[in-house]
Amino acid sequence: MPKKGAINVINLSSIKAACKDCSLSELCLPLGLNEGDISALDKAIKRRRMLKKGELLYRFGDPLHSLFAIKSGAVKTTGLMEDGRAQVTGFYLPGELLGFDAINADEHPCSAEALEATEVCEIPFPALETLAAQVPGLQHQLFKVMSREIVHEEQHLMMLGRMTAEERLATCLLSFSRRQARLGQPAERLQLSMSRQDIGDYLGLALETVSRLFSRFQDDGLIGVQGRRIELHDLERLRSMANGKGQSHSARA
Amino acid sequence: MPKKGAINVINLSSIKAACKDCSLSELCLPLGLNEGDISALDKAIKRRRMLKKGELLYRFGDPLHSLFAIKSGAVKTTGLMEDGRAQVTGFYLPGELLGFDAINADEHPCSAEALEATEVCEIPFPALETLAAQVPGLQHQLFKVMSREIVHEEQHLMMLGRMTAEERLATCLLSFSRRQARLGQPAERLQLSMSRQDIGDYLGLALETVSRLFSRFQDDGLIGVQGRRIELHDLERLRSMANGKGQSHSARA
DNA sequence: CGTAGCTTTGAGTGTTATCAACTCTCGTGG
DNA sequence: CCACGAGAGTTGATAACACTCAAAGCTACG
Repeated sequence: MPKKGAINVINLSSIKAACKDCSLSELCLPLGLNEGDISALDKAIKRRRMLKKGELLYRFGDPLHSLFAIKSGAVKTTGLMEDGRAQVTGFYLPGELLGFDAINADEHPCSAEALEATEVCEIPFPALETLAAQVPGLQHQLFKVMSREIVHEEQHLMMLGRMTAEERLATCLLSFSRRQARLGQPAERLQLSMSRQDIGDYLGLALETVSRLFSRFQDDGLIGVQGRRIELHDLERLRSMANGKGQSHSARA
Repeated sequence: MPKKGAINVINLSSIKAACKDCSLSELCLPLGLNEGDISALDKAIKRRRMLKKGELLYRFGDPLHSLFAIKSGAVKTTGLMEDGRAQVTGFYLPGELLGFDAINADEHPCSAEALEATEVCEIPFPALETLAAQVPGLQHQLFKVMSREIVHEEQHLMMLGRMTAEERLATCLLSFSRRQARLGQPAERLQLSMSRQDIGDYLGLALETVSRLFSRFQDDGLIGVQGRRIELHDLERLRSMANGKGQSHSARA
């Protein structure tokens, strides 16, 4: 429900993104910018792009042209080892930005694939950088978003290095829940767009382990599982499980 | 051996850092800046700070005041779980910067501890940000350093999620070797400043496993181990081991 | 409605953690 | 100068958590 300009109904052909009309602007790059700065940002954003399920946004080794913001849908980023082992480094949901890891060497060190039909905003990096030098609020917001990415990966490191399989899945489900709630959707009802294999590659587990954990959580009454539709029946117990109070792992003072 | 100003011999009391005279400037923040910009950066840098072994640079929850550059010595950053489990998220050597993870929420999400006597340059973040808006080269360099941190953590994720213990330690040793070579020191001779426990907390392994791996690598003639003094006898074989050609792990096409 | 991919479940194995004891190193003080 | 003690490192025995291999069931799409 846009406040103004609601008259332009059939405007689907407008390929230009318009941050100021976007419901995600409070989560995305424009956060903290004033109206003038946002319209400057709008000019820098190249266009929207639609991805079909399975389509790649970029692949390992591609030169850096743009960063991307998810408008709808979901994307995973995957790093690959020579022998085929895969590590999913992140899942990206609406309002989230990806591609920052490419700035270092001017090329993407991982591949990004749409997990479902996905709409992204493409943000050419050179233009963004130029604009950031002129708009202090934008520079700050960029530092902040990159910092958040670092924090997020540090939490991921803690999961992979020090948590049990059970704790990892509980943490992962809670992360999806929280991010979905932030988008205004119910926190207890998840419609996953990724496979068990993807979740395993994210959590550093075999897909069979992920599947077994879903079954066990369901048997314990913690969640309901129907394929990729997950209901979280007891967020509080999930939280304590994510913090290592699952029962095992003798907690030391 | 500085080119100019070698006359000022007894100048140890000069508490101001001087990037332009620092041998690390080619690895550190000044990289890519011209002389004038570097002296502007010098003015922003608050002071040098000496840390004794075991001393904390900052602790979990501290408000963000500054970022830090390592001038000499070594620092580890550690994230902690409620029950005491620790994940070392990074080791920082001379020329490397830390603290970026604090920008997101204006407080440090982990603690940083000196592993030996360490000298750091303190860079107040608000001043740095202001300067970055005026000096495009500095802004770019900051984006780049933060991006490198993200890439580094993604490689760490791959280690923790998908590598065997053997591959993790080989990768870790090679990382130290490369970074030490970059500092102009021999690539085959490491003097570790961290304990087996620290390495285990970095690699997501028990300290006993790390110790056993050192012994096994030594028995295989790969390395020489005398406590924390490690000699790398066969970098090539270490590299192939780090890439999963250790012998196990049936490599699929 | 058939097929391919995804998911579940089972059985057995193995890598790594845990618990425990012993050794080594090094700094300190008697 | 040497003995002592504390922390760090090594090594061994055992166990557990998660992986691998395998097969069957399910879903969804063409």
